[in-house]
Amino acid sequence: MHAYRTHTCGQLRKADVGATVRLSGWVNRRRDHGGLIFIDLRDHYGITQCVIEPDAAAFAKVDAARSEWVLTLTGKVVARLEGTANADLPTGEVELRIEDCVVQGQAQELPLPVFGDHDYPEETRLTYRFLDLRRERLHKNIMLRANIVTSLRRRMIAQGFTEFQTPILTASSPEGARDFLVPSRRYPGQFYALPQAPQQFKQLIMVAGFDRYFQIAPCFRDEDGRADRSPGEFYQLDLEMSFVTQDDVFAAVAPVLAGVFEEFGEGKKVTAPGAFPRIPYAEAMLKYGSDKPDLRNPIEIVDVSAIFDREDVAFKAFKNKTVRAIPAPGAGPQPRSFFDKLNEWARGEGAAGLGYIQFEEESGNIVAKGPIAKFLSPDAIDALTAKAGVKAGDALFFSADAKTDRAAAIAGAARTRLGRELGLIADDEYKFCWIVDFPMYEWNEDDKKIDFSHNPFSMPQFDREKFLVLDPNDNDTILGMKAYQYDIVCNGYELSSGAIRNHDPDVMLKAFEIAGYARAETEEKFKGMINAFRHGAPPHGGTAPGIDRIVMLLAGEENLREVTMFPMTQSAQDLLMNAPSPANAKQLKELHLRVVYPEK
RNA sequence: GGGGGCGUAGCUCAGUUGGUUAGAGUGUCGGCCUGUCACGCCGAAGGUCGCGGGUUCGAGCCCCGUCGCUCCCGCCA
Repeated sequence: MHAYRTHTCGQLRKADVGATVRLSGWVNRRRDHGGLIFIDLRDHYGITQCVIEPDAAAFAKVDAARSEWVLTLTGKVVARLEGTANADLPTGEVELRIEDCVVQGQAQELPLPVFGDHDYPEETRLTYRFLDLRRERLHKNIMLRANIVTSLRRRMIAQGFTEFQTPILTASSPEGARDFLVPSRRYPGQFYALPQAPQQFKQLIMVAGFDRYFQIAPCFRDEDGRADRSPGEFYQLDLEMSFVTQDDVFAAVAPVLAGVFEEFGEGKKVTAPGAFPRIPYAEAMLKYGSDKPDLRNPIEIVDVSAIFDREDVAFKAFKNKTVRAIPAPGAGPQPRSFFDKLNEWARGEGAAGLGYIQFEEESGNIVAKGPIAKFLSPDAIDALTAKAGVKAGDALFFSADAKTDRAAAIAGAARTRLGRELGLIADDEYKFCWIVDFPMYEWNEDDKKIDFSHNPFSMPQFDREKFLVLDPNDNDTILGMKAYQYDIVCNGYELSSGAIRNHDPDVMLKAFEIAGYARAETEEKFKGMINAFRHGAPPHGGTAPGIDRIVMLLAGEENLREVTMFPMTQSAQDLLMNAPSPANAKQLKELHLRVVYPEK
């Protein structure tokens, strides 16, 4: 007989009755009836009830066992007595009558009980991650993650993609997030950087002629965490293709994502791969106040600036501003406190407030109520209801700001909040869309200069010859320029970002020049890639869906830690492994480093 | 870097207007119990109220500072 087990804890059935078997696992639960002890033995596969009576030889050993001890139990499989079967367990019709017990590992009193589905503080969960991972929720999520990754690989390979590895120790690159640096022992004062993404490598792979690349790629960015953004590191399904247009990339990626959501979505409705709506960035910012709209939310924002600028509208606070109206279907009869609460929330978000009008029906006519209704003529009210598509019983909220992007952002946040509070968001659906036509550049107000708005390697949507002779001070043209840059968004989460790349070294140098990088500087920083582009570069493009967020959505979780095996805290510490931690003097000396602590 | 929430027994939590010896459930330990599957019954142990300072006759509670976890803003090509 095997030293540890002949079966798993999820395996035994009625057909096994009479067999002598051996199981190994953890004590999930122990029930002591004095003369009779039940042990629920748990492993990766399931739970089997084991039982022993006082006259058995192994009784003393089993009697000593406590929760989460690791035991190897040997004995005969017996059918449970009439009326004592457990329908909740797949193994519930049988039990193991213990004849021998070997204690493989004892457990101290638990700082985090494995049994039960209580919530525990994050600090405890992270410090004792190995215990938390034994629990059903995390165990299930991590297995889901593994299965999703396997499915993604299978789907990519089936589409003719090949998986390649790229370096982890590489060079720092300008723009983008803060890098993690790794000091070089052999080159004093010089540093490797961990890749923020294998961006340049995958483009080089295209130049090298491999055509369709993918990788489950670790990415490192030294940025602060959020619920949907792990601090430090995350994984992408990184992919790149040669000789493709934007449409070709969409046609390759949408079926992979829609497919994996169909496969693991437990019957939830998924947008068909060919039917992802394509929403231009500008339209998304107007209608949803966000470049990652949750399309399950039916609310659509409209611009009503012109209405508030009319002469028959006397509301001074909204004059000469961008005013966005957020319809709140059914919110008309809400109590005053509902509107006050939202107003207070908006002020907390940095808005001046959140004006509103309630619409009621009085003898067949729509009547506007609320603090600012009286400033609008009946004709202006009609214009508002027509534009926003509101009816009696609805409310309309207003976000106004001299800065259009501020007004849009507050409106977007209000849209999300109203959608939730009014229960308008269907939770049985995965709604995908493409956000396309991102601006190539944006104005950096702090530094009073033009920056790349997203990926500096994207191809501008602009005539090549005209681009090369663009006046770097022609801000109107430059800031109005779009790029072949696109995101995939699902249920309000940015799942993927990609682009058709700029493979033309002249256009690339010019693109960086517009963003304020001297030609020599760009040549130096991207020596490898520009050099490659001068030796025959194919047109290429790709994207990189975030694995962690995909798993989070499919697991129905709202935090990445729930789908990450060994996550860090929000403040980027690993409480289990105790990282980061100080380097010793020898290590520092070898690396030619000295630590200068910040002054307190 | 900034703002909000939380921090009381191993764990989950309660704790009134600042007032006697800080409680409950669960776990742990001991006793009883032969059919439970959140087993049941009896008993016991278990507290730096995150930490430091202050106000007060008196602080878990009020004030200041600080640390940790978390959510958000900044940041995230």
